[in-house]
Amino acid sequence: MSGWQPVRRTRAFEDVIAQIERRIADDGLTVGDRLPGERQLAEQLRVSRSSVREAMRVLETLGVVSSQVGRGPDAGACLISRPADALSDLLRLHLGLSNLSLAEVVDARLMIEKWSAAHAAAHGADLSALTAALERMDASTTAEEFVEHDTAFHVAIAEASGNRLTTAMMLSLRDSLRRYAVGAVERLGDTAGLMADHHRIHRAIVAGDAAGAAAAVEAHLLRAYPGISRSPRTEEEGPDGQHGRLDRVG
Amino acid sequence: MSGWQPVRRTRAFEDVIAQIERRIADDGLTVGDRLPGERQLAEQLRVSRSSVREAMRVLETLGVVSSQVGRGPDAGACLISRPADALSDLLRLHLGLSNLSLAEVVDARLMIEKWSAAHAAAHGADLSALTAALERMDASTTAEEFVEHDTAFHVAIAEASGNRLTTAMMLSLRDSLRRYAVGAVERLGDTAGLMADHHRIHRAIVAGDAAGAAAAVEAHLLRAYPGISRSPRTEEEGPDGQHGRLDRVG
DNA sequence: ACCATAGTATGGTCTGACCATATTCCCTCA
DNA sequence: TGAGGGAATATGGTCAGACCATACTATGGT
Repeated sequence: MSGWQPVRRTRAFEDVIAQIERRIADDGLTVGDRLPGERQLAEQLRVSRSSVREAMRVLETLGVVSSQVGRGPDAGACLISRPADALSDLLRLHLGLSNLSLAEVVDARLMIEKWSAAHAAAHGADLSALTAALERMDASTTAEEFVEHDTAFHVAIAEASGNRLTTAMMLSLRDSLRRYAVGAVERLGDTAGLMADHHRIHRAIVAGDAAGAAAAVEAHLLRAYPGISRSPRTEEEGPDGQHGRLDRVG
Repeated sequence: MSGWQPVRRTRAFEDVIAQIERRIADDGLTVGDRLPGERQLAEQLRVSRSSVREAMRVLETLGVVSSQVGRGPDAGACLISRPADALSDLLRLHLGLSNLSLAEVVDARLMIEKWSAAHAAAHGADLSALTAALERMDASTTAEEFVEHDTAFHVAIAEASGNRLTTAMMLSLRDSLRRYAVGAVERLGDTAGLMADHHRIHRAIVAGDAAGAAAAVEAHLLRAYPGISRSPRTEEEGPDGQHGRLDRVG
């Protein structure tokens, strides 16, 4: 009797997760729908409430359920979809374990923001949020205000790309680097250069200039994180790197 | 007495996670180090074992700890770093909730694989794994064998980019699309076209041709997922799209 | 030296209880 | 009749204690 696979019995909470996933698929549950209470779920699935709770912790960590205490229509577990929160936790912990370097995170963010800007320019949908954030940034006086609208600006770019997955990735990457972003702003002293970058990005996107938007984003992020990225110039953009001329577009 | 913030008392398991994170940061814990047992941890942090277990489930979900039962040096909780597993769960659940579309996942994968290939070409490190996978793919006879080495090929590209974060993202995206990849191979009937794509990608990377590698990857994925992506041609690559000529490079 | 067995520490699971919170119900009182 | 205020109740959050399955470790007999 040899040749046994390491059986790895599935744990009770894993079974609970699988059952909930099955219900989502079969019953067509979606965001906003509610799950049975922990006690009821435990009884239905023939497991203890502890196991149900461990499953809920997992689903909550992955950003698909949210629990409210109390009583009434808003109490209990509710299906949500917040992948960005889960990604933020993921990055924070793996950065803390020193199994991801800052350079890797910066490079990934560079990739995503360039892609988002290019796509926003290529098939840009609603750009009003982008313009509004830019105007508010212009009008801001304090550093806190600036950072707030700066975030709104970059989020607007990501959302204009029309991809919720890359948007979530961008949000979490930005979240992980927030502490360094604050330091970068203070280091630069003033925000004139950053503002010029933003206007350059905005002009390229509204002009539908995908390559120019990507290049402007790259220049912007390299200014914000000097010396961290390992990729000052890699793919796209021909051997000349004269993206400055794109400023006049739009 | 007004103006109270909704206090949102931190839950016990959240406190446990925070304490473990603090230990990781302060004591410099890293991958391979072990955590105290659940009972010991509960006693130290003055919480119940249930709360410790819920915290462990969260950390396990995020891919930073792994638990083994039994006794001995290998038993107990051990720090790991497997972000790709966590990302796979994340994608699977959010796809199931219909809050992410297949097109978004395919587009994200296209972004990452193009980026990885371009970076592998630009500062390519060790490309032996890439070449080996390609040769094994050539020699494979069954579809299963082909898919296996196809995966190894794409993983080698991601790893050659030198970024563990984007590699993890690529792995999880690929994992989410695996079922569709199998169908695509069957739909195409033979693998000649895919093999030609692979050789094209390989040649561009070893030649250091970043733009060519990115273009070859794009063509390859568009062949594998026809009609799914929303971005058949966006940024980079000039108005001509004649990447076929790059075949002769290398 | 070897092997079988008891001991023990680990995570996995269950039970049942209690708490804090928030809604719902209903009774009292104006 | 209306409004106010408690009681009932359902929810998640927490805890204590028990038992199981597993896998290493020590012990003792051969």
